[in-house]
Amino acid sequence: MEKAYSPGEIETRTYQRWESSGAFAPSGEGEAYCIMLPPPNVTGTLHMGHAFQHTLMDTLTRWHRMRGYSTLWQPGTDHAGIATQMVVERQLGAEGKHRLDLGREKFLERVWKWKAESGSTITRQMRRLGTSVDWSRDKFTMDPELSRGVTEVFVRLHEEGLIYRGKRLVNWDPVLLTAVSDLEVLSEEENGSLWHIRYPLAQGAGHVVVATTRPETLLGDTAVAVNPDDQRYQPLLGKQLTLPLTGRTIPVIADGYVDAAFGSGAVKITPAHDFNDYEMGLRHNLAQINIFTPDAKLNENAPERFRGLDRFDARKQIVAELEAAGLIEKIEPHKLKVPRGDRTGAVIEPYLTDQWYVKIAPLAEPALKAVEEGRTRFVPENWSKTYYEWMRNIKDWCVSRQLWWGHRIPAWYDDAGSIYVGRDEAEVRKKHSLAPDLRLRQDDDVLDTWFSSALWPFSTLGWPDTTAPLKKFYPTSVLVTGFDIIFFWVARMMMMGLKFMGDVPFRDVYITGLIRDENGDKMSKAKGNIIDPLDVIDGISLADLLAKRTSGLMQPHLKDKIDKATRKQFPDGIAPFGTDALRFTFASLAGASRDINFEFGRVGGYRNFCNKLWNGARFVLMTVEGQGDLSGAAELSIADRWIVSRFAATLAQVDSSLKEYRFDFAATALYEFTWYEFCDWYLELTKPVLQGEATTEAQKRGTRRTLLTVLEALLRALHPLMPFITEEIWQRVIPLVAPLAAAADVRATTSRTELLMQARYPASTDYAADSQAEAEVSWMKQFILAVRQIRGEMDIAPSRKIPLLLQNAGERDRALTQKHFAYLSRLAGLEAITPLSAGDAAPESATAMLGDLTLLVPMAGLIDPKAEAERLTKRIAKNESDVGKLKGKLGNASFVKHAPPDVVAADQARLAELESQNLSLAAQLERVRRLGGT
RNA sequence: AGUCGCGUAGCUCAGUGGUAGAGCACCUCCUUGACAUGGAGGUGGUCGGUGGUUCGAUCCCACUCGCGACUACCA
Repeated sequence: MEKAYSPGEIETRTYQRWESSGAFAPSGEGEAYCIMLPPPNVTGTLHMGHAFQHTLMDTLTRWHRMRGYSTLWQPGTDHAGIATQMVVERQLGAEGKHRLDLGREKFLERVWKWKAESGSTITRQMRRLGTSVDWSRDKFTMDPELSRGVTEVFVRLHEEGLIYRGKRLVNWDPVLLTAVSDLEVLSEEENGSLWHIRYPLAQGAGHVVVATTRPETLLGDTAVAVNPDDQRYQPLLGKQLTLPLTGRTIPVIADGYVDAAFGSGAVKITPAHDFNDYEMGLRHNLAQINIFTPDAKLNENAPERFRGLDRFDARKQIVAELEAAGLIEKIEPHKLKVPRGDRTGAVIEPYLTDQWYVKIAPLAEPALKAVEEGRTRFVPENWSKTYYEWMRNIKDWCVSRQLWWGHRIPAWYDDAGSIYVGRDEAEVRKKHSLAPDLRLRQDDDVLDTWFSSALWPFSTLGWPDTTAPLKKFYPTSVLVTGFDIIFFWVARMMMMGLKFMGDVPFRDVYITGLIRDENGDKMSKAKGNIIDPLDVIDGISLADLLAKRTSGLMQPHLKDKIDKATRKQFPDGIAPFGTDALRFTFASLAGASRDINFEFGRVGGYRNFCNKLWNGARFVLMTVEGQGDLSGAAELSIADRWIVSRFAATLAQVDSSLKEYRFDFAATALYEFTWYEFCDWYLELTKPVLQGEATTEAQKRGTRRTLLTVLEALLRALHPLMPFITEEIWQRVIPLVAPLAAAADVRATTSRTELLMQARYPASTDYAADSQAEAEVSWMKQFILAVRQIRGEMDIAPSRKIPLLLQNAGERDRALTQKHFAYLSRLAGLEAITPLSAGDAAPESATAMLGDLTLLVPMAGLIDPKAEAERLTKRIAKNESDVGKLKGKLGNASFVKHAPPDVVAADQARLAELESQNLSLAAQLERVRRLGGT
């Protein structure tokens, strides 16, 4: 093995081997375990959020697969209607063409062509992460069989009256020229104005002042509303006003919605261009005057001189004319929330159109109940509140989009305007007994992308057919996703799953946090702080990173700032850390689903961890290889028994952690076992056995076997988190383990498999807990640490072997010292350990205390008395402080009376020990001081 | 306005009703035969503030300050 672990080449080679083996597909007769990959957009590239979530899903998948579950991780991509159409339209734009020039059919051909060529970037990138999805089942939301499911759902919902077509106000994107759902509108606070406009009374003198943020919609006003209790306006109720610039007259009406305290207390009502006004218009039978064209220019309902003006230009002109007419009372600066399309950023216009809607209440109710009853569980639990909140206030879902790329709505119109819904035209004709020569035209619109996403948990498994995978894997086990799509996706899958499968789509929903940069800022192109997970894996030069971050900026003026910040943070670019280090970082930060600030120091730490594991394995292989048959009689040392016992505890911890989705606990348990117990202590403890002249062949064999089998099982235990390095090492280790499989005391329960991912996950119960070994090794560790502390603080060279004297050694201390002399002397760098008898005179020494036992390191030639005096003073001060606290506690009668007896007893024992230690330490300090002449 | 969350070492984060933890950074010593991506030792925190419950609060409760996210509304 090479001296250092280098991930690059190993990772690609290993992944190819995995994928071609077919081992990602479900196998075995075990219980089903299934995760649906949230299908990334075909237009997408892998970002940190994906990498994070995919790591967790892969960990769960590999863990269950190794535990014998029949495991499916279902991959696929989403056609991403708007996003994809925009990509291709932009391409066309660059060629000076528009989709309308091509026509629907040619345009769609173009999109499919694009998809075939560039649509799989993200799935290629996923492979670098080691994702063990079943690629043979890869799906796309517009695959024919999935599209069939979409049509089926639409038709069935329509038959039940749960899908209807209606003319009402929708969120209209005037750039995309399509309706969008409430969720696709993002409202941000922006600076605007509040215009106070005088509407003159139609008869007599006087006027009413209305306050508005959108003066241009004045042209569509059909009333002015005031609060019915507003005394100021009582006399005006029912009176007519002259609507400026139009000459129309409109009534003053009363409605409880109006807040008398806001603005002037009078509101202009534009039913065709505001959601609240629309509702009020319905209540009062007001006319709806649409004043905009689909691209938000004024239409024929506006006075001639305004027609064709863009809404923002119209605003200027209208305000100017009002001002000229003396109708503007004042203009105040005003902050308001401006609704913008999440794709285009265009200001969304409430717009009257015919659209298809899903009647949501009957679907939401069972979905709400399923979570309330615990049939689907949110992890962490508090996200269920967010879910409830939304589900209880949910409104009908506008599912039609005026786009070309997507699932075309299965509805047909005849020339008379009648609507027929069916699976296809033939079915429609048959169902409605339409004359063969009746002309039918299919609806031009497509469905919201999320409509098909909502079916993902069963459409990918073959629905509407009752397939074997559908029966086996639905409901799926867990959905791993971000809180940002609880509404978009999770809730809708719940509704559709319950409706069409009669059961929830997943048992658990694990909600992850967001990956942010190291300052806690959201990663974005404009901030120039995006980190590409592949750059963390493979590394990237500063020049390439700069190019990546500063090219194609929407706001080019940010370039210098980004350039500077990037140079500062990555003066040498990004070093390659490897996939396993990145994955382990994600896992170790995936706790209670809070946002994660991505820190490179952490990745570096786990890169080092990979190297540690690599070198630990190197040691084991060097120790075991070429040592002949290991299956003969073997005797286990205390260290062998100890490491096995610790491994059992670690596995138990990993098991309970992963069951609760506490990836951080699992990662920490394995990290600590691997580094602190296996490498730091166990490997060192094997050296006296393996290199000692007094040890027997059986003892050496016992240790070699333990080294090998624990390492092999440790690789299995780590594999779900760091699949590449473990596979690489395991392939070298397993040939040595295989011959031992028959030996009774061998704990490797691996069946012979080609790949580590097919091996069995080690179970805690396979390994013997050994309290005696734990107690003795724990004593040894304290002993050794105490000596090392003296050595460290006194700067005694590691190569220097020193003598050690024991004072006040009890039976057990003497016995253990003798029994484990080989370990103690090696790990603490001792040449001899000599217990003193009660009367023996001790030389001047540095001291450490281990309970009642005192360790003495003779100072002669080694230790400066002054330094030792300082060290002792520090220890005593620390002890004194603890003694003070304990005395205070135990002196409190209430504490002694009320606290549990074992807590009181423990404190009393601790106090006694500290006081006795301090007595010895104080005496020692006196002697050292005299020696130092101070 | 409503809902949820966060405030613990210089930084990023775990954690617990009974002696405060990790990684990174920092200081000292060490190239010893797995590993300098390393080893040994060490420095560093009145756990945001105030009050309450309790024998005991960093943890539970109330209030408060600061930060964040989401939902709704804002004419």
